[in-house]
Amino acid sequence: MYALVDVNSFYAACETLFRPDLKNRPVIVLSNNDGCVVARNAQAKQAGIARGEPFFKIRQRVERYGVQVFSSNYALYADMSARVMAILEGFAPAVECYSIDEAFLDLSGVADLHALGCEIRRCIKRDTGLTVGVGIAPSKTLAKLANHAAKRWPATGGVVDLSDPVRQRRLLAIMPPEEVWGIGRRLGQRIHTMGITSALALAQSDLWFIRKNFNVVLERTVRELRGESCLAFEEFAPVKQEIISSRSSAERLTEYDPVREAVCAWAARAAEKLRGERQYCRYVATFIKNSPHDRHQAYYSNSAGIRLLTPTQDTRDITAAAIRALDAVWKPGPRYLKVGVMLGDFYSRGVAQLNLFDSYAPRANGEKLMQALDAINRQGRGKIWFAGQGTGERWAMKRAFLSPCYTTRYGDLPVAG
DNA sequence: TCTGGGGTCCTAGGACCC
DNA sequence: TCTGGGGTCCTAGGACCC
Repeated sequence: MYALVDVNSFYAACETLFRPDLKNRPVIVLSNNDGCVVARNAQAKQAGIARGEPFFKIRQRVERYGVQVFSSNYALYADMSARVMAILEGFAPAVECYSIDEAFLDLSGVADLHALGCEIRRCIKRDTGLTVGVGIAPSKTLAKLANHAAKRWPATGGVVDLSDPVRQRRLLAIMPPEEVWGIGRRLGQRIHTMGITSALALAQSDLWFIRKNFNVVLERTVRELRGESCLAFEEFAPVKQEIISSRSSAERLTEYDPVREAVCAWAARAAEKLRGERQYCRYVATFIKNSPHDRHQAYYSNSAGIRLLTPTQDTRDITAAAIRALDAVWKPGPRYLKVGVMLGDFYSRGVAQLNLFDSYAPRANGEKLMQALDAINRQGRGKIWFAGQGTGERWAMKRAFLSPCYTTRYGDLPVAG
């Protein structure tokens, strides 16, 4: 039996935690570069603001309804997430942190599932101020659906236990297929055109038919809806297969130098993440693009990859390769908006034997240097950086509505009284 | 003027091999 | 009129998730 616990309007809720003056006011949180809406509280949803809407399109509504706007404050959300996860660890022998605001709990052997769900809710509210929904079911997909129901119908008290097959069927019957986890817009449309209009109808579809007309992924979803657990519980995060660091910039970049600075910055960040995973990579790619929405310019998006002969985790090797890749795709003209670096082809260790033809030979004391660098930057990101990154002024992202880091920076501690 | 970032998995198709 | 069959590896693209 699984529980899915997830925080209601997580980013928006974090922002209001330390702002009691915002009680009952609409609040939204924007994506990086203040691009579009990624989170809304209940009042903002009532004001008709949709998730994913570009900010510039809703400016009028924001003013009319007095919506409080925030830029993404990832330091705050990550810290609040860690607090929620720590509480959940106390409730189950195994917890899978599925995303920043949700986790699956293994509830095997628990007698009173509904009571446990209520207790989880109560404790998280008491210790963090955040409200969670709890969905309980014999498969992850059903637990997701139960969680969805817990949020949608307040009468449930925020906890829905679907261990009873009769209740499963009752909920499935009133849910459209596109509300099911793993079914997005495209699949939802195709499923509807086949005359399947409820999650229950989908669950009762012939498996062979689904596999033939769709794929094995949807077949698994159908099995999960029937209560057959097909998705593994992953207490320990599997090893990453790729790492991407990229960002849009507030200013459009038309010169080579600032683009190169951004490439250096994202290469360094990606290398830092790679070392955090204790991995070495053999593939480094750089991509650059202008805005696909620019009406005065053709869309230009290009990437190039470099394959190294020796796996590395040294920022200097990765930066050098990323710049070589940049030079393969750089052309003057486009007003560049987004620059990024991707790492792939991971190994759990570097190759001890030096390849005769490799220009990226391991450097003397490189590991120790990187360790020192990471140790310094763990005390606060950006304390030490490579000169190639520049100061960041030219490629920084827009964050006009950033809140204080209430819980992670002494200078930003909220004042009481 | 202004539209996010970071991932995963699956499939189709081409290159190549015997 | 009339294509061999079976396999692997790689990449691009599509779909999904939060």
